[in-house]
Amino acid sequence: MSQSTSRDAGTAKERILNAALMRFSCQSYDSTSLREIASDAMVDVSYVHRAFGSKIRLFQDVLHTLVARDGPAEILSVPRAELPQYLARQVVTSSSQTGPGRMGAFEIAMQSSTSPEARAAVLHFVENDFLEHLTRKLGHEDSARAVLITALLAGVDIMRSAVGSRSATTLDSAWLQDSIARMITYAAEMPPPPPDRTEGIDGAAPAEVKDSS
Amino acid sequence: MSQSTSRDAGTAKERILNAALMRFSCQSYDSTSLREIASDAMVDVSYVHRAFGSKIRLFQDVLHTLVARDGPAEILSVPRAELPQYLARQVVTSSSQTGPGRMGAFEIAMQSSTSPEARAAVLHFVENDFLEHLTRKLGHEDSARAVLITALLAGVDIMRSAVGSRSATTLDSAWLQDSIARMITYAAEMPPPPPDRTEGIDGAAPAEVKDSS
DNA sequence: GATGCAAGTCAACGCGTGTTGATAAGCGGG
DNA sequence: CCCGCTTATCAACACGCGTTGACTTGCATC
Repeated sequence: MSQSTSRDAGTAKERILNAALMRFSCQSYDSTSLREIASDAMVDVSYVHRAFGSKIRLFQDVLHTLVARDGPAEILSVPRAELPQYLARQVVTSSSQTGPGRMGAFEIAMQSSTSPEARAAVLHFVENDFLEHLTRKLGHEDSARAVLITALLAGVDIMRSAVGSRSATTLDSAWLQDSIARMITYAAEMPPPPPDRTEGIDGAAPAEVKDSS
Repeated sequence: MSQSTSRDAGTAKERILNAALMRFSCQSYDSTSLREIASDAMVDVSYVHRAFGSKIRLFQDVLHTLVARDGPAEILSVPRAELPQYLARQVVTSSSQTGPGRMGAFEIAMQSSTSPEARAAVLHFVENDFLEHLTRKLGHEDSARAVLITALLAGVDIMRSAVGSRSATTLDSAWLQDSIARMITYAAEMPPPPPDRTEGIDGAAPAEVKDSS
């Protein structure tokens, strides 16, 4: 006999990486301790640190491992017409089961989206590993509508997984998936934004905002 | 004269509450320390704890203060037809300025959505103080489409405020606001979900959410 | 003036965290 | 036999956290 329940399967580094993947996919970076991960992988705390350099580097490794495994390949291989249904199915099914489904990296990024130390890694993933591929897949010049879609996916994931809202988790899965797919389609067909104007949210107020109320 | 720059304005408890409001609206519960808040309010760490009982109770007080101030009143007073534009404007402008705009409580809840200690409070707010009012305002029997809208708002907030994605923050504000409003309208007009056998059809809300302690 | 009570501060405790130095076990090659 | 390497463990450090007890200040009341 060689492998059982993935607790004592493979080498220690693999077990650690797997345990970290599990933890980070349902807890935030902040609230996940190396001792938790070490306990899951049945190794000492110091080794999980020694083997990966630091906690943040372990987090980055997990993220980057998942991206390399099923990241751009899958999202690029699905036909454009089926993309909304595909994305909707991923986000609905992933946040409904214990282990990380597909969308694993996306879930992990969302769980740790408010953890300051993990912010850089999360930001890099969202920008370079998700938004960019999604924008390309949509065939758009700009990432504006990909942002809308990503925001919707992020919100659904947060609502169901992090907040754990009963109203969100007890929804009929098929209806939810279909509704999200429709919204994605609707967002993808949204008229494009005005081309130029680097407009941001930094300190300087634009001072030109419609305020009617 | 009594108030200057809000650092030393009002009584100590007010300053603490205000400082906590600022911090919690742009940081997570976990990564916000009482010492930070105390420093902002220019009081000792022990007093911010003494004056509010505990950290989580301070968080709850902040949330509940914001709800009482501009919570259901505003979302209920806006005409139903203008609701999409209203919500879109709130979430776009709120995450675009330093201090908490309107939607303050919503932002705070999202920032701490993945903090385990604040989970109960966040869940309570989302379910009982946001989803319920939104569902009523939409005139729906079920909260399904309100969940979709809330997820979209949550995702936009997370993307811009927590993740800080450049692609999201540099979008044209007017276009973003209009696009979100359209998606909200689209979600609100979505066909309703199939009636769930585990859910009461009567107007009575579930209203059963575990509270802290 | 003495008393009581709220407002506020100081130092410190206990705890959990990520991290590190010293050290031992397994093992392949000179 | 001994060396050198990776793998892994133990104990402990330094730090920041929420929290608490003892204490001081201010102010009103008797």
